[in-house]
Amino acid sequence: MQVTIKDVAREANVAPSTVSRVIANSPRISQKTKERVRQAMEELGYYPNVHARSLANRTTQAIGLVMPSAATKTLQNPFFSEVIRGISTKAHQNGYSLYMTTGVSEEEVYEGVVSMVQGRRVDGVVVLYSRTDDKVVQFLQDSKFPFVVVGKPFSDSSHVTYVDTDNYLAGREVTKYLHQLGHECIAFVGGSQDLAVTQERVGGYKTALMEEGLPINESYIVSAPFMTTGGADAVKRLMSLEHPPTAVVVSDDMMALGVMSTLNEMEISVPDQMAVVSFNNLFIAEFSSPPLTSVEINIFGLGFEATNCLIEQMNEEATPYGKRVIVPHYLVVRQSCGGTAK
Amino acid sequence: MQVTIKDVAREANVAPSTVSRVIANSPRISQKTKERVRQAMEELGYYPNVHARSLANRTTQAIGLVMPSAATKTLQNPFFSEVIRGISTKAHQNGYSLYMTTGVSEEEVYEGVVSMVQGRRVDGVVVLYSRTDDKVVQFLQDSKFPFVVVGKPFSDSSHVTYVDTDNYLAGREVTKYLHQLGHECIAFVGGSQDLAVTQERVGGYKTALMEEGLPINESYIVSAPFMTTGGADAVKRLMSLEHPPTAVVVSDDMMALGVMSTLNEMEISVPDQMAVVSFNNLFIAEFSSPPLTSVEINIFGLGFEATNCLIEQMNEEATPYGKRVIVPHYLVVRQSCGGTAK
DNA sequence: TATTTTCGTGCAAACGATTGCATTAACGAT
DNA sequence: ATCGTTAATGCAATCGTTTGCACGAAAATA
Repeated sequence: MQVTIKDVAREANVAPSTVSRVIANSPRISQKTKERVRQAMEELGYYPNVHARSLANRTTQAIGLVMPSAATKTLQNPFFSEVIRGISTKAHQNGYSLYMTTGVSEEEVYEGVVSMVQGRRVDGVVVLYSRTDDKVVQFLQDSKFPFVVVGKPFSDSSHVTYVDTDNYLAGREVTKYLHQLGHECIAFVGGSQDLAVTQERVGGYKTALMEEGLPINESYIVSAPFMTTGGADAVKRLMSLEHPPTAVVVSDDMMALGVMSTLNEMEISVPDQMAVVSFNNLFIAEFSSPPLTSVEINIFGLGFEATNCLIEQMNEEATPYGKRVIVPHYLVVRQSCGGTAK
Repeated sequence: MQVTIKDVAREANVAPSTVSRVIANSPRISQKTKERVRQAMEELGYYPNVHARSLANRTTQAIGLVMPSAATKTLQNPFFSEVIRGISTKAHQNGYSLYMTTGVSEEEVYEGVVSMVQGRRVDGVVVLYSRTDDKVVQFLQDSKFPFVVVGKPFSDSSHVTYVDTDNYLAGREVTKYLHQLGHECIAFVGGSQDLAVTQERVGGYKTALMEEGLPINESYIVSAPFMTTGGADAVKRLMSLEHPPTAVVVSDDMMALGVMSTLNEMEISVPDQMAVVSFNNLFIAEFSSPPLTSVEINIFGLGFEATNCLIEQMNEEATPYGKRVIVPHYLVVRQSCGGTAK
């Protein structure tokens, strides 16, 4: 049997309410009593039942995580481990723990979110992806439940709090970087087009081309669902063009690996015949051959900041408008683009 | 305000207890009433409060996850995403959700586990790592709380349920495989020595050498904490030996990437001058250059099976002895060991 | 028709905390 | 000696469910 607050009360010769106040460290309890009670708790090995507490309290000290559906292999991207590490670090610091449901289909994850919100299982939610036209975000917004999204939400983004990288800027920067290295024919290989991040990065890419006075060649822009083909199709398509590019911006390290692997098969050497730059600076970027030049976006920080915002939001009564946090990024130059700037 | 069971009861003109029985789909309630109640629930948008339910029920429908401390970068290994995907799939199928605490230090994760167990926040726990002499496993065992570990627990493993790969066998097999390819000087590069998995794999490696009549050369066996050096030291050490190996068994794909990257820097070509084989068959194995020959250990399956065992264990009153599940593995031949067997 | 079963539902007591309000004792101040 | 004040603690209601037991009505049996 579990040892309850009553047991402690009896042991310490006080009322349960007193024990409760000792737990909350209320100033209304004398020091002497506090010590007596604490000792009793210690002796009996008392731990408060979280459900009783949540029920009385109307608070759970838990944060819900919404992940993309388990079916999509997106989850295999180390991005998620890292962002979760950030979330859980901040959460832990503030005494929150993490709670996750998943589902195979999109509908299932939606149902999971609804029941964890309505069932009051968590105090707030962080949404780990952003897709166009998402029911989950809509729901959270409608129910006025505290939440923040990692990445840029599409709909009504002015009213939702989110933390993101300036992907547009980053896209612009890497493209310019390639131009500075002397490349004129620069392609873009991205993931699914309905991810905000892809759109932003490609947007920055195009802007940079324009700003640098380079033509925008639509056949240089390909997108491929990474996990199925590994970007192999994309590369083959690009290389079969009349004027193949000499450099490529890849929207994700994982995909860049696939791209380089395909190039390798085709005996196109990186960086000599093809420069590759990508984003996220996952730890594998360091260990690929050649090591990847990639944009460090501080994934851990994204998670950490998001949680920070969420906690703020949960503590304030009125959350008026969405807050927007941009986590800074910077380019980490390794070897996939060749030497230093010309 | 939340809509409670009483609201539904009032709306449907029944007692709260009846509503409760409808939720549980008790056969004692007539079909007609059930429908009336269900409609009321629908109309009011009722969702049961999980804490009230857990409190009355003494059950939480949640499974706790114990991860290595967040400080160690171990977490970045895609292994975890994948095993969690397996866990969460099975969990979801059975109506369980996932709950995780983390901590920076080992002591913190221990405290997290204790309070989630004693606080009755979860019905069972899956432990995602196994280290020598671990307090967490000891605690769970002492409190007779349902748990299963992924990987082989050290202490008293006959009494704890675990699911694992036959790492010993796998280590043996890959070593023999290399020998079959004609290699006589085979090295082993592993991660931290106090991980069960490292010990097992190296054990299999040694056995294979013996069985094949090859000498065991202790200087061929190096272990390196991956995340700091990426195995670079290990490679350099090996290559500076009087008789450097011609093949190497690496205990993890991540590390193999680091090894290959270092070899690449040293202009030692894989597989021509050095064959590399590793374990886990992470998706990056497919996209490295050259693609890695690796042992597929079905990480998803490990998580899935573990959860399966856990659920079994939670449903039975008496869990007598530890159960042991071995998930099968097989070698996936790619290019890091050169052509096919001689 | 009387008596026993069966069926469907309601009552009220848990589950283990929190918290507003009441109570008591001690202590100065008048 | 009496009367506020304050400090420390206890009482009891509450949070939203579940569930054992009781109860009445209908159906089955004699």
